[in-house]
Amino acid sequence: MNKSEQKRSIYQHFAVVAKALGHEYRWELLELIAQGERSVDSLSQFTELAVATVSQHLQQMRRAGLVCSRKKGRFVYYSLADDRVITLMGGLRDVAERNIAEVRQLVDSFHGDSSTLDAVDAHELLELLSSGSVILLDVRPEQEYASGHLPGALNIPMEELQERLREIPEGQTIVAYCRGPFCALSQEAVELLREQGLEAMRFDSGYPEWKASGLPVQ
Amino acid sequence: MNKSEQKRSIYQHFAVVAKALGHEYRWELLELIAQGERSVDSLSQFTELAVATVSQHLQQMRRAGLVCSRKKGRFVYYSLADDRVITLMGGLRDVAERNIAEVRQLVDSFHGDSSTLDAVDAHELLELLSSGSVILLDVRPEQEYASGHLPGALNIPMEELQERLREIPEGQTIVAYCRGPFCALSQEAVELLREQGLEAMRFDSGYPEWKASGLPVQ
DNA sequence: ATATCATTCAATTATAAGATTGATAGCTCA
DNA sequence: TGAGCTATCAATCTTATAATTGAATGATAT
Repeated sequence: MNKSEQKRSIYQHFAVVAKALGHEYRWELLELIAQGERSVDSLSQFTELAVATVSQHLQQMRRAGLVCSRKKGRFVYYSLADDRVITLMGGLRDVAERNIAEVRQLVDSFHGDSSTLDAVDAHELLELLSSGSVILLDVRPEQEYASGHLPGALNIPMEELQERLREIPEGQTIVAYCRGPFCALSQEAVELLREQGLEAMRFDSGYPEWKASGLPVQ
Repeated sequence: MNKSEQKRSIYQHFAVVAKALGHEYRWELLELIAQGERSVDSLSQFTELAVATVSQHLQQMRRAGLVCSRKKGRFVYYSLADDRVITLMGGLRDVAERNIAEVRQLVDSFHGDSSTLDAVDAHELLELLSSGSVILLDVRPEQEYASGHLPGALNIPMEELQERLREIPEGQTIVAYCRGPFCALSQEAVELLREQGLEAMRFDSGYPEWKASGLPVQ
């Protein structure tokens, strides 16, 4: 095999990785897997896709080095191969948002007019936390919180937030976070909290991005 | 459109960007475009692909926000939309190399046993340059050098290197660079220079990566 | 104006990827 | 051991993407 063929073969393999990110369902699956390892069945339920379909998508991502799997009892648990995958997804998102006007609009309208302004990035959140002036609220399901969360975060799943409002210490601004930039949970939380007259804003990404950027987790 | 549909639509668009990186030909085209803007015709000649094929691939990449085009006379010149695209490609390469054993092997055998050891990264190169102890050699075609190169680099295209050896100042180690990590030129150059008894090594990436990481160019 | 040339478009055929279904493998627990 | 379950495989149909060809566009130069 000469240099030119070798190069083509290498690029072919890179293309395999890119193709693995070339389907919307796989982005949704990755968003969930990034919270912690999950079984095929659980992913199938969450995404409302057929088990066989999910299994095939997962295998394609495994071949591409995006996820890895581990068998435990009757279940196969998939997890991210590497935190670099989160970084890669972020890079892709960045290119899409910056270079395609349509995507910018979609993302803007997803985040809504008001809450975009009040989203804090990791740097700002770190400052707020060190000043001790905010409550950090994790609104993901309990299981996802359990498999890893931001240090000092209080967990109240979005579904239970309405009933458990009194568990939140009063008098401090609340910063809510969830699975990532396109998970609607933290946004819903902010809306609910504001309706209650509380001061609230959302973290502009989520647990996976926090972890991938090397910040400490619990 | 509700949140869930919006999210799916956003992920769909991200998938479009990923798909655009999901073909080996497009990686080859990007490697060339990353050196500076190029016409469809010139890209077609270099890659030995039909003009219409190249045109279609380019359009797909334009839709994905990877490249942009500009008409000048009878020619359409394509260039990178953004240096972030280089970063993105690097991230993809990283995931592929780290998580797929087969790719690691391919990349290793591409770079050859000996020259891998003597490849320097951007950081090392910067140190070498500031110590003034090395000659920096750009072995890309003249036109690519002209549209941008590392500061202080001497340009001798690989094709002419054999005949123009005497233009290289003697007594110093030579660091050769080219289009990027999978361009064979700098490696060929190192082999040729070593056969001549000169001390030579290669830069482990290329001009586009240097530029994308924010380092100065001429 | 018209000939020329680079590029794109449009239509066709070939190839590859996705979804669905039913069957199979492998693990648990009775 | 065998019923019951999870996940994967295999086969099929459907859909999407690629390459090729020839025609069309649009700018340039005579």
